[in-house]
Amino acid sequence: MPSLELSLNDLNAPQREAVTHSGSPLLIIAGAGSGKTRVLTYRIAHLLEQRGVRPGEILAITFTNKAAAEMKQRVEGLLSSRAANAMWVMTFHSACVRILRREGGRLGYPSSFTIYDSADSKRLMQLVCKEMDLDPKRFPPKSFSAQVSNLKNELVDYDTFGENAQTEQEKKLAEAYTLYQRRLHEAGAMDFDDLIMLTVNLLEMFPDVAEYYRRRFRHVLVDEYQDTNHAQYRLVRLLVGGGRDADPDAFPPPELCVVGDADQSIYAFRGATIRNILEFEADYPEARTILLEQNYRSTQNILNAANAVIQRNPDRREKKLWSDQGIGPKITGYVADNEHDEAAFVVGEIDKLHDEGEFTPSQVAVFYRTNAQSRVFEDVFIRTGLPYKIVGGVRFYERREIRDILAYLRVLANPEDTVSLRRILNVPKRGIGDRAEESIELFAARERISFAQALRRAQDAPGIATRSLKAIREFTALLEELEELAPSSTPSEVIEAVLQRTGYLSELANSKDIQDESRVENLEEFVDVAREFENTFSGPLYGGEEEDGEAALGAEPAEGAGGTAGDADAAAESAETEGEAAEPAEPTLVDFLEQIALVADTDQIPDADDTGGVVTLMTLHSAKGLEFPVVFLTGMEDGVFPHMRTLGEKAELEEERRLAYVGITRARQRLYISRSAVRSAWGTPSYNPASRFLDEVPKDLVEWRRAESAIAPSRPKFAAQSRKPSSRPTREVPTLEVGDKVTHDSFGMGTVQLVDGVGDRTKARIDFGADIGEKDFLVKFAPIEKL
DNA sequence: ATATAATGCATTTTT
DNA sequence: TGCATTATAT
Repeated sequence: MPSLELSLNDLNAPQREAVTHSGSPLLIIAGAGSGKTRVLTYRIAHLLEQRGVRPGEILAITFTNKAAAEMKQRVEGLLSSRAANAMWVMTFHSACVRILRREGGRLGYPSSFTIYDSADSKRLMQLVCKEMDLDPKRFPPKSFSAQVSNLKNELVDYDTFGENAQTEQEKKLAEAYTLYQRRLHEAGAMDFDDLIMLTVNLLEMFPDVAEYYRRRFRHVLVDEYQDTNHAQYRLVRLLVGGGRDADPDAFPPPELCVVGDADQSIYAFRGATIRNILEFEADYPEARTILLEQNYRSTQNILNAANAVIQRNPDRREKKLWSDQGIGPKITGYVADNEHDEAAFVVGEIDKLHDEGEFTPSQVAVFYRTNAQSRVFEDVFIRTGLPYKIVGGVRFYERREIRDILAYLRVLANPEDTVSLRRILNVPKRGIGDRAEESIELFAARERISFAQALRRAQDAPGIATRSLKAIREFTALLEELEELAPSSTPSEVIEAVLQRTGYLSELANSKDIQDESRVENLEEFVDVAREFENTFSGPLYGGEEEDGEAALGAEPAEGAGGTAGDADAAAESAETEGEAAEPAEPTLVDFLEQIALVADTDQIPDADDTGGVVTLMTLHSAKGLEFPVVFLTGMEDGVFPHMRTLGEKAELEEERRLAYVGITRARQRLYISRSAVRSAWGTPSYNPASRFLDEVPKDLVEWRRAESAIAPSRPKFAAQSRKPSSRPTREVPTLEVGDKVTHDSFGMGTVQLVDGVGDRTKARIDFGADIGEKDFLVKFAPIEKL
């Protein structure tokens, strides 16, 4: 019998403290590889076994499904009884969906609301902008969509934003936001950001709902707290009864425990606010903070490099990772002439490591800053026959054929889902063109009815062609036919019916485009995914209503009738749920769609050993949370990493540095860092200087296998000369920084205001004083000299 | 209504 | 440079 007391011994002192701390909010600052998941899972196990907490009283929030699954599994492994089912261990979004399915009616949403992913919401925004007759040049729908997303993350509703709108841009955006939100609501749909924002709204508008969840979840744990955005921050506050507005007479507040590492915050561009973790102690004055600095992953050399780099970021809580894994070998550096050469070096090293029996390819990962960089590696890997797997890129559920079928399923589950309905209107081709679609849209607007309703009354639409009308009739008949069979079928049966009866499959089968062959295969896989879902389905994600009914509200939960015996704790969850767990619940289309919307590609990121001798390639962002015995950090060039677009902004450059920190700390034993002197970007070659992050790694930690390129030895102008000899006067290209004084041949003396771009494309803005003003130059060509 | 040419655009992306 | 989306001719 696994005793937790005993297992507390495999924790170090601060870890143990983090596990056993009680009575006030807790912030665990967990450096990379410091056993964060271990601490979280032990803490949960400790709550259950030592502090008498019932599983149903625990809410553990993660950002990814993978993290949630892992946590759940590891908690179960620690427990003597299998009691984890009643816990909510899930992502922010899943938890919100569960709440909203239950309570969304109060906001006017059906409990079977559709979840729009970012592609759907972009599409809807496009429709909205078209409806508003906006010039897509001046008001790009894509940008509007992104801005609305940001506003929602900041919990700014359209009214508030509209009131404060000043510029024309803002006013149009406010209008689009309003209309977009109305369209979503009419379609019974929520986008990803709504899931959080609307849950916050719900808890704020209905104190009884908030209190219900506060009574129910006595323990709230949040993983990766540095990645929370404002909305998620507010959500957590509401769940634990946000400090100041808390009612002092009320029941004691739930206990909050958050885990994170500000140095690993790499998602600010998506709204994550580092301030949430930095200000935790201010937000929760009673809070206790525990620092985990012992790293169980990497050698000391690797950690020293990581520490040195991250130390360059200002205003950081000092934290020094250390390891007892030994110093380890030095980091290997390599400067390639071009990106092919760089890839060849990587392949050569992997082969060598393999031949020497040190590491297998599956223990190796290659990281890069942008997806586009994967191409060269792919080329070279294929040519050399080294098996690889790319993580990321076009995902399964983003493929056109999958999205098409998905749209059918969504319309069947929610006929008012306009975006999906319009997607499939003419897919496969059935002669309903833009003209027909527009006249239906117009008709719907005039009659103030939904698109779906207008479609069914197409004969009343003014100016519609008879030919189109006939096609629409057939289409609605087809939908009705499918609607009829859907409720009594499993998701996989519905998919097959859609594939057959719409003629989608036969269209692909008759096509001679080779791409369509793989489309058919993908659809077959999709059916398999659905079958798999049906077989592993263990009850509705959101509960067949009231898994947590009054039991959690009332004093004592009724003992679960026939539920999980020997586990009274689970009763809170299982008591009222009809036929869950014991009798397998029938998975509905809504369940299936939710799974797909929320649980993207589960097989995206490979587990440590299931890659079967395959090298893993991915962006640095995807690498977060993973570890590999051997890591190649490639493209270490200013302009690539740090990315060009970040060079001007201090905050963004700091985020790039954190990304470098994340990359370095993924490596267990061997770390390679490489750069290329020349890299072709969009056809034209560019000469990039070494990444500043390379300079930030102490010299003695790196052994350079090749320290300089034969092509562009530190001064790009040689390379430029050889290509266009006449265009370059014999003048040094100055290295400029903001504040430098320079002279220009015709404008005279000036001060550098801004430096942007990299290598040959470095631009500088120089202020020559009141008479001349500011001018922009391409440093490479401008006749300027540094003083 | 659809196949083709032309244009424009190009970090990162847990959900 | 290559892709994805839009304008154009049939």
